Formats: sequence, structure tokens, C-alpha cells
Amino acid sequence: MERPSNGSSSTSDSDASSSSSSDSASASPSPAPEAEPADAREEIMDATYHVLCEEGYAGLTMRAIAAEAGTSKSLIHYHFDTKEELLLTFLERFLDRLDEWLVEIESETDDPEARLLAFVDRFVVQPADADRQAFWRAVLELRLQAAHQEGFREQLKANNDAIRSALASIIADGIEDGTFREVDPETTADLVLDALEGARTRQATLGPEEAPLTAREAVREHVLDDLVREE
Amino acid sequence: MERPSNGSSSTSDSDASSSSSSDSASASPSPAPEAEPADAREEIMDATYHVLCEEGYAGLTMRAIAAEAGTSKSLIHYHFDTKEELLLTFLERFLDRLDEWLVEIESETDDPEARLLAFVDRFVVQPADADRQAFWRAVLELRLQAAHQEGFREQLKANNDAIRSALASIIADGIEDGTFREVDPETTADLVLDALEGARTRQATLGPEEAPLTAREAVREHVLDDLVREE
Amino acid sequence: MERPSNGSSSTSDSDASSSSSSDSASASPSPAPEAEPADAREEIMDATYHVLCEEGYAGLTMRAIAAEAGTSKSLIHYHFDTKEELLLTFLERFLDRLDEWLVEIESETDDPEARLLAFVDRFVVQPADADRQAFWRAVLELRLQAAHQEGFREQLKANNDAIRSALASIIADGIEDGTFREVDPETTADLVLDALEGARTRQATLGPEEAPLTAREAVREHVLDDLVREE
Amino acid sequence: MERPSNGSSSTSDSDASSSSSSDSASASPSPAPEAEPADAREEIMDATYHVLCEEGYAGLTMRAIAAEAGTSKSLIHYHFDTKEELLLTFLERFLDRLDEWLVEIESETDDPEARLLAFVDRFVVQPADADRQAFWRAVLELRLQAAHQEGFREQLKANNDAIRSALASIIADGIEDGTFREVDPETTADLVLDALEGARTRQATLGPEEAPLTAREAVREHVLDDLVREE
DNA sequence: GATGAATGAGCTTTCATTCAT
DNA sequence: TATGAATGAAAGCTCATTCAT
Repeated sequence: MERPSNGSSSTSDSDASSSSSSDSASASPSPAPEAEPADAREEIMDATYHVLCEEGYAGLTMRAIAAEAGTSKSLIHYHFDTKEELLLTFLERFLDRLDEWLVEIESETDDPEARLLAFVDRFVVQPADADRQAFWRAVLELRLQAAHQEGFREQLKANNDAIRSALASIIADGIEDGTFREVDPETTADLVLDALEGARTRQATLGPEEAPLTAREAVREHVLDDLVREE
Repeated sequence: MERPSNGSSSTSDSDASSSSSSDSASASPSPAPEAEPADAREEIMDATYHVLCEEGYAGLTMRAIAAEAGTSKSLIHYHFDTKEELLLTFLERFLDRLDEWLVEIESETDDPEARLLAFVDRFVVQPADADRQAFWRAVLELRLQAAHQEGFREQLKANNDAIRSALASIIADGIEDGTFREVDPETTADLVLDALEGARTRQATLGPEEAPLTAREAVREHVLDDLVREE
Repeated sequence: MERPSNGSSSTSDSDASSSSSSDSASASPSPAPEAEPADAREEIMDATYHVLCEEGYAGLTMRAIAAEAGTSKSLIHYHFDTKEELLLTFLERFLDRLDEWLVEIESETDDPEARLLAFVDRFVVQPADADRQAFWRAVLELRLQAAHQEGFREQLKANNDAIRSALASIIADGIEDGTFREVDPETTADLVLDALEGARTRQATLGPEEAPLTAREAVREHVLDDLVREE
Repeated sequence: MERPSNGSSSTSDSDASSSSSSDSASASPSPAPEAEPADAREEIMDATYHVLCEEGYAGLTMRAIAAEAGTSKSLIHYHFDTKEELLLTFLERFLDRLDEWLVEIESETDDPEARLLAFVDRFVVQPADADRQAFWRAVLELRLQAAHQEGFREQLKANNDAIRSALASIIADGIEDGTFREVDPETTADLVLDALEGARTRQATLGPEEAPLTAREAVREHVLDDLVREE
């Protein structure tokens, strides 16, 4: 076989300390935060990430990626048969990071209220963090494109379901232990997720303003407070 | 299909001068519902709308627009110097329609609760309405692009502010007349708008499912019920 | 409509005198012997012909054709959507020329024997005529490619049938008027055509040598003499 | 299918050393009928043959050959510096097989008439034998390309001369022993060879039809019958 | 106003080839 | 021998745009 297979790297990511930046834990779900060249595929993913942030989806050409990665277009095609395959792989990795987030949140605290807020904080971008903003916008563009492709929608859907379930069970846990009043966990989860997505979109289209912060406040005020109120 | 592609809508359109005709109430915010060609610019806007719905943003080429409009690319360039200008104009018109909606909502009822729900209904797309879904997705792509362009962001922001103000004042009215409990109208408005935007995004990326409907329910349950509750 | 339709030029080709070269009558069936630019499509056909002769099928790239025609690749794609369409059009014209040849031969003489020889002379290339040799080789390559394309084979077949019928009826005429002895006209026609094709192939692969001339002699000796012999 | 793609032909191949095994008599002139890999070059030749048959000349890429051979492109380049060299080597082998055929024919019978027919049968492809048809077409494309290369023409010419001589001396033998009437053996040989080549070309461009069979009949009727007739 | 013709930049992709191991 | 990784050149094609009429 001449071209490397798609095998998922089995190396653990727990030794994040080797990453030179301490923020990697709660940082952006960029698929490639490694510093050293590691392997070519990784470098290409890296470059894809950077181009996506800096030029947007429209500027995400093979040429730009190759230039950013410091290689040739041909090499990219050597590792990823088509651009589509490249983008799908990229998106896959991104979604995988999101999954990892869910685990992290659950391992941080047991308090449902704290968990819910932690959840919100993860999916909201600080106004100052221009990079991560650009990334979320780019990923949104990417998802919009990917949605056209039959077969990738399922992946998006599966990922969305995973996130939703995670949030819903946080809420369900809160209900069970009496912290929250009785609501439909899934409906509430949808509301929160939609609000966060909407806030990010607002930020992507209107600028870095405080959009997601107000979203956080709104969720706290209207959802959290509502959940914990005495009926 | 929402708008006959060949003009000649069966209902009388002779009173086209009064652009705020009541039939537009539940219609899509398409920028070009006129029946007779009016002028060329209008026809081009029309074609843009159709191509956007049918082919998505990626398929929105000058060639496609010209073909749909039944004219030549040259003529489009005669009316709009660049593609950018064309799209910006198109987006402008779209935003203007949204403004008109706001007026309509306010003239329909005085009850704050009803107004708020009417608001939500406008900005939510029925699962069955494939055309309008495609349109919202396309407009989202469009806004994402436009956001790159310094100077257009202000317009998007102004429009967003207008919508937000409208919703906020509906809420403020409700507070004033005692229907709603005391909350910050703007924060609440943001939450609602974000939730709707997020729901539409979910729909655009995951499929026509019931996304926006659950959003509606969630808003009703968590926001409205919360607003009207006895403290 | 933006792109010119495929309409066959209705202008007569009988005024070949305006062509500056007198050999155009029995010359190569090149699809574009016109001197003045005429129309762009024609110029492209012209360039295709020249590139094909000079570089062979392998060198027949859009770039080369554009360079030869002194235009841009884009323009070629403006007139012919794909390279395939271009080549097919080119081949079509070539086949049309062959058809015209058949008519010409029939109008030149009534004598079956002379006709048969005229026929052979048309489809044989003089060793000195390097251009026409290159062309026949190129056309052979072209036909080999076109044969892969379902739907074009029919055209090749139709053309082959036309030529075969023409030759067969020359022979049949000869039989009828007693010039030739009784043979199956179609079998004989096939033999002659195959021999000519084979000779051209020999020339194309082995060099300009006298291949087709010996073929002519062989046909005369083994076919013609055989046909006119007293049984 | 003519040659098992996975080696292990059911008949014993142990005497592979005597490459002129009699089973090759009616086989295709494929340059690589050996069963066990022998050496790498052989396997590459083998793969070339298969790709050529299945994909045609246009699909004969180094990648395809490597894939078919189950090795890497690099290895092919190790054995053959350039693609050109590879193809030329391949063509050489093919021509060598043709030479072997000539010997075989001569050893089969002494009767000039039978020999001539055997000759024709070898160089004609049965309509049902799709594989060998594809191969002949591919070889024709190959020869057309090779002809461009100064220095290889000589090889083609030498081979052609060998075949022609063989056929001519069959005819000459026939004349000598009184079976055939007095003709110029070389001219007659050319006619027969051209007719066969032409028929194969017709088959390659127009389809598997009965082209070569009619060619056989025509040769028998117009050449053989003519040769043996009483003057 | 309106058109067809023409262009140049750039796109994704493929190919034969090379090089370090 | 044998390979995977990498490359530069070139391929066909699309796009927004311009220009003469």
C-alpha cells in the first residue's frame, strides 16, 4: 500500500503537558495544537486550522494550506485523496475534541449547577480570544458545507446528539438529586445549546463583542435560576 | 414552492404599490416578491434569491444568476459593479424585509405575550417548508461572508440591533403593564434571538427535523412561563 | 443564450477558389483550411488541426491549442464546454469532409475502374506530404480515443458505413455494366478499405516510406486486375 | 479471461524455462505468460499487460501498473529508469513474441496455402475475444506513441520487415513449388498484412464486430483464390 | 441598456519522477 | 532491492470581470 491508511493515532493525549501552552486543557478544540512537526498529516491538519482561522472557508484552498504547511499541494493530495476527504477528516477531528470536552466537564465537578455552567463556559468564546472566534466561525462555515454531503450529516448529527445527551444528563442528574425542579431535560438542553450556537453565530457575523457573555448571563438568569427556584 | 418562477401570481398584484400588503405577513422574507419584471435590478435580485435557495451559496455564481434571470452576465455587471456589491445589495433588501416584519408584528396585537410568540413564529422555519429553510441557510452563509467585509458589519449590526430593540420593547411593554415580571428586557431578548438563530443553524446543518419547533416550545416553557410567573 | 450554438455553417464551400491554395480540392480533409480568421470556433478548429499534426494526440492540450490559436484557454472553454466536446466536434468535421470526398469522386468520372482508382488515391497519402501524414496519424489516435466514448462510436460507424457503401456501389456498378466480374461488392470494398487503413497505419508507425504506394499497387494488381479478368 | 491474474495456471508450468512451449501457439502475444513471479521485471511487464488491456493506453499510468503488480512506483523506477523505457521494453517483448509466432507457423505445416491461412488466423482477433482485442488496440496506441521516438522506429521497422519477409517467403515457396502463380511475393505480403492491420483498426475503433472475419474471407477469396488460379 | 466574446487568475487534481532510508 | 514521502509541472476547468458594439 502506498498511501498511509486513516488509522486513528492511538497515542494518548493525556500528556498535554508536553504542549508548550498551559491553556491547552480548556483551549480551543483545534485539531492540531502540537508544536513539533510530528507527522505530515498532522501538519496539514494544523495548516488547515490556521488557514481556516485566518482566511475563512472561502480562502481555504489547497494552495493556501500547502503554503501554510510549507509543503506542496501534491503532498496534501498524497495524504488526502481529495479536498473533501481532507476537510471531512479535519471536521472529524474537531468533533472528536468536542467529545473529549464532555468527558472533561464530567470529571471536573459533581455539582449539577457547576457542571451546567462549566458546560456553557466551554461552548462560549471570550471576546478577547480572536483566534478561537475565527475558528468557530470557520467551523460553522465548514459544517454548513459538510451538511450538503450525504453521509456526513450523520456524523454531525451523532456528534450533536452526544453533546445534547451529555447536557441533558447533567440536567437530569440535577433533577434527580433535587437541585433542579422537574423539567424535560432534553428540551432544556436544546434551549441552552441553541442559545450558545446562536450567540456564537452572532459573534461570527457581528464581531467579537460581548455576545456570548450576555448569552452566558441569560442562560444563568433564565435557565439556571429557573431550574433551581422553589416552586 | 413559494414564489412562482414565471411571475403571474394568481392573486391580484395590482396593488403592488402598497408593498406592505397583508399577504406578505406569513411569507418568506425573500427580497423580491413582485410579479411583473418591474426593472432589471429586481429581476436579478429575484434570480439571486432562487439560485441561493436551489444551489446554496457555493452555487451562487454570476453565471447561475444570469441564467436564472434569463439575461447575460454582462447585464448584471452593468447594474452591479461587482459580485460583492450584488450580494450586499441583496442582503440589504433582506434585512429591510426583516424590519418590515417588526412593524407587522406590532400592528397585529397589543398583548405582550401574543406579540412575543408571534415574534418567535416569524423567525422559526417549519420543517416542511424546504424552500425557506434553504433560504435561511443560504442567508446564513451570506452573512458569514459579508462579515469579512469591513463596513458591512455595521449594517448587520444595525439590523440586529433593530430586531433586538423591537423584541426588547415588546418585553419592556409587558413588564410595564404588569404582564411580565421584572427582568432585563435586552438580556431576555438576546436569549430568545440566540435560541432562534441557533435552532435555525441546527436545522441548516443537521436537517429539516423539528429543531425550530422544540426551540419554540423551549422558549415558551422557559422564557414565557418564566416571565409570566407569580414571584 | 450566452454560448454560440452548434449550428453548422450554412455558407457554401464551393467557392474554394478563394482559398489561396489550389490543392484544396483533393487536399487533406483538414477541417479548417480557411486563411482569414473567419470565426473563433473555426480558428480553434484550425489550431487543433495544427497541434494535432505537430505534436500528436499526446501533445493536444488545451494550452497548446490556445497557444496555437493565439487565444486563451478560457476562450476555448467558452466555445466548447469540455475538451471532449471540442475533439468530437473536430472529428465530426473531419468525417464530414470524408463524406464530401465521396461525392467528388462520383462526379469526376463514370468509369468504374477509374473511380475505384480515384477512391484509392484519395485515401492514400503521398510519401512526400508530411503534413497530411501527420494528420492521418493524429486522426487515427483521435479515433482510437473516441471509440471509448459511447455514442461517438455510432458516428464513426455511420461514417465507415457511408464510405464502404460508396465503394461497394462503385464496384456493384462495375459488375452491372460488365466491367467487373461477379464478386460480393461489400467484401471487396472491405478488403480495399482495410488495406488502405493498414497502409496508413504502417506509414504512421514506420515512417513516410512508400507504404501506401505499394498498397495502391497491390490493390491494383490483386483486386482490380482480378476484377477485370476474363473468367 | 486469458491469463489468470493470480498466477497458478492449472496446467503445469514447470517447464517454464522452455519459453517456446506449444500452448502459446494459439495464445495472445502477451509478453508475460509465466506463472511464478520469476523476477520483478517480469511481474511489472505482466502488470503492464493487464493494465493496458483493462484500462487502455490512457489509463496506463505508473500508479496503475504498480497497483496491478502489487509493488510501489519506486520499484518500477528502480527497474526502468523512465516510463518510456518501460514501455519500450514492453513493446520489444511483444515484438519478440510476434517473431516466435513466425517460427511456429513455419513448423506447423509445409503446405503454402495452409501456412498462409495460418498466418492470417494468427493476426486476426476473434470477435468474442474481448481481452485480445483490447490488447491489440492498446498495442496500436503504443506503437503510435513509440513512433514519435526517434530510434524506436527502427525496431518497429525491423519487426515489420521480419513479419513481411516471413509472409513473403511463404508466398515465394508457394510459387516455387507451383502452388501459386507468379506474383511479386512482397507486394502480396504487404497487401495481406495491411488488410489485417486495417481490419484490426476497424475493430478497435468500431467495435468487436466481425471485421477481422470478413477480412479473412476477403483475403481467402481475393488473394488466395487469385494465387492458386489457373492462368 | 444589453450582449457576446474574451481574458487572467486561480481552482483541484494527476502524473512521472526523485530521494532518504 | 524495496519503500513511503515528497515534489514540480502541467492538466482540464471555472470564475468574476472587461470590452467593443
